[in-house]
Amino acid sequence: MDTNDQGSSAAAPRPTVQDVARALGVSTATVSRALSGSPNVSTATREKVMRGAAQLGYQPNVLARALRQERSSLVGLVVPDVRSDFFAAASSVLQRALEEHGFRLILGITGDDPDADRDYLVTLLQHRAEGIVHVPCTDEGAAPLLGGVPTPPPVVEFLRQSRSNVADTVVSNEREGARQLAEHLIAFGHRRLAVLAGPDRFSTTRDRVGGFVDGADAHGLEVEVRYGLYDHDWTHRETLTLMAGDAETRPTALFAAGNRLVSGALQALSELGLRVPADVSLVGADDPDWFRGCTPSVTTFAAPLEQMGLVAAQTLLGRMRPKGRQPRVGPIHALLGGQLIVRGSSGPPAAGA
Amino acid sequence: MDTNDQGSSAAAPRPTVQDVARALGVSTATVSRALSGSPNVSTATREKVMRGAAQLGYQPNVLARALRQERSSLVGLVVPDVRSDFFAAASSVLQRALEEHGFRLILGITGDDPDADRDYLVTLLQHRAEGIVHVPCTDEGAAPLLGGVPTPPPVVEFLRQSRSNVADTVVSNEREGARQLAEHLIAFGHRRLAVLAGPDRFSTTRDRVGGFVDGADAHGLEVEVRYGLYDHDWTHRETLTLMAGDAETRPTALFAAGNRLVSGALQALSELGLRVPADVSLVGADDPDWFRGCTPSVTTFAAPLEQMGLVAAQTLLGRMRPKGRQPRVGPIHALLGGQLIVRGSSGPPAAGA
DNA sequence: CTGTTAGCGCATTCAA
DNA sequence: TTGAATGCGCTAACAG
Repeated sequence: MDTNDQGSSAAAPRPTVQDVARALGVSTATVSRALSGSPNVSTATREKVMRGAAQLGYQPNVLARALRQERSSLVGLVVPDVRSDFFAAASSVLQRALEEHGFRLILGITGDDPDADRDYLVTLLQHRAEGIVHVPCTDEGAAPLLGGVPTPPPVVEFLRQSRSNVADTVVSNEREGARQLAEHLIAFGHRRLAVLAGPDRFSTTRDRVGGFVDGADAHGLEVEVRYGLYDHDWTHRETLTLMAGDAETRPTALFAAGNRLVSGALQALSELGLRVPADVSLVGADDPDWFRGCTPSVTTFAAPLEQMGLVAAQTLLGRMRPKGRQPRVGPIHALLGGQLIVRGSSGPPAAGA
Repeated sequence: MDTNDQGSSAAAPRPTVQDVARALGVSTATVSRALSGSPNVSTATREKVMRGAAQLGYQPNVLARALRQERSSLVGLVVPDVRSDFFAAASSVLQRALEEHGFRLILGITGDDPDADRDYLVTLLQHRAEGIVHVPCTDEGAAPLLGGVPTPPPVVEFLRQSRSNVADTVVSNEREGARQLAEHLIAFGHRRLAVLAGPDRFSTTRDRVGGFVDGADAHGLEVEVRYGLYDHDWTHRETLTLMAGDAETRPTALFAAGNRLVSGALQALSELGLRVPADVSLVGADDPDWFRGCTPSVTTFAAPLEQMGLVAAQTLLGRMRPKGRQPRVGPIHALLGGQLIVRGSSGPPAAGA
């Protein structure tokens, strides 16, 4: 039917500025100028070059350009996992914002593995990325690695923050959000509270748990906390054991501190025959669409992800393209407030409890 | 507290092979050889170079290397939207597979906008990407663009396929899956079926709708089809109108042909006071974790995303690194079967209907 | 307005 | 085993 010229064909080399120049009888400099929109070219020449380039299927080699200009126009994005709405939403906003300024994103997915994290940061250095958006998965963050390199690119820590106070950070106020969730539950009359959370090596985990415990503490209440993974199956199993007790002693309200945890908890509660919120209230974190589709819909605390993506982009752009003579300002820490969204999954405890 | 040296500092240049060479009193060639693990270097020299490089915080400039070697080690991934589990799951598998072979991913999110799609493909050409994984959002795919360029990189169409038969494709058998869903519902006794689907310019949409209609057709049944968007809110609204009729005429079973559609439909059904599956059965597509957490859990047809990612990676690798003298084989079309997963959201229709 | 030249950082000939 | 020299494709000086 048709020829598939992919792969191992005769390898006709891609045309270069030289080819274009030769074909049109002009110099490479003229071609370069015409293509990059320099004002120092006559309109006639410019059009001729444009046409000639298109004719030959010329595409500038941005590697060569970057090498010459010492600007790669690449921004690195290092995240644990694009499968989570929490990260996915933010990365798409980030991408849009940075592309408007001519940067391309190069993606690294670490799976929260510190080694992978390190590898990606190294790769980004090697690609001469001009900036890095980093969701750290250790308390050190990128600092130890970047410390040894002259003129490292600016880093914005996003969503989570490391403990090394060198990078700019853009995070949401998860602590306050979790406190509000606790208040919300306690106002309904709940007294036996529990939290299911991810690994406590992440700042978000610590903030969520800490805020929730604070909120309970203000009312003299204890909270049962279980750390584990940001994973549906882990939460599923953990909820089964947590709620196995009888109605007089088991928690009457549950905080699943992440959206993957919510789905796991919901599955377990359903299997245990416990009704939400009649038998147990459930509150979550983040706000994927399906929180509204669930029966009951899920009460949660939502960070302003879009806005955070924008702020992160702005912060990074400010470092990458300093306008005027900026007096080299210290780390910027943006803490954005989120929103408590009350839905059907939270309510008063059963009378018997 | 600490100095933030990010951004506009004195701009100490990053060390190059020359710097390393000079510092150690050897030639650049030796440094290059030592760092790239050439066998033609004495062990002593190699170690000396390694240490010296580390000392200076040297990181190879992969742009220069790529320029010289004419191998960028970049693979482009062009997807509509990383927020969907459908795409996110696949991209993380893809990434793992390609990285094992030394490729890095450069990401483009198109939002299903044909212009953005084109822009990314151009960018990838300019970055001399060695291969492209493309989720096309038009029937033409990448063919018209790549046609004008000498030695274009190999392209694998992923998840969806365009109508131009030049690229390799890796897709799941959505048509068969949808047919099975129809059979499943009809076996329960449903006779009034409806489909909510995304835009019909995507092959997946057409396959899902087509397969479902085929399945119904085999039993002499009509299906009400509504095309729209892969979007929670659209489905929410559409379901409200679709199910507004009385119990004798409205559909008794609904196929929401995408996971974002399922959450919208669930929300609407809940608001209408319709119980699933007692009043209406709902089946979906894809299989995000939360399908198991919902009450009721969602019956669906799931594509083997992980496997598809692997196959796509293999296919692309075969084109990028042809082993031996491969006789330039024509387009490969991989069609992978998925799995019908029966859960709680489907059941027999109410007696009255 | 256009052409000539040089060099970004690296890997690779070819000689020694 | 090592060094000197060349060029990947491009843009930025500097001339004309």
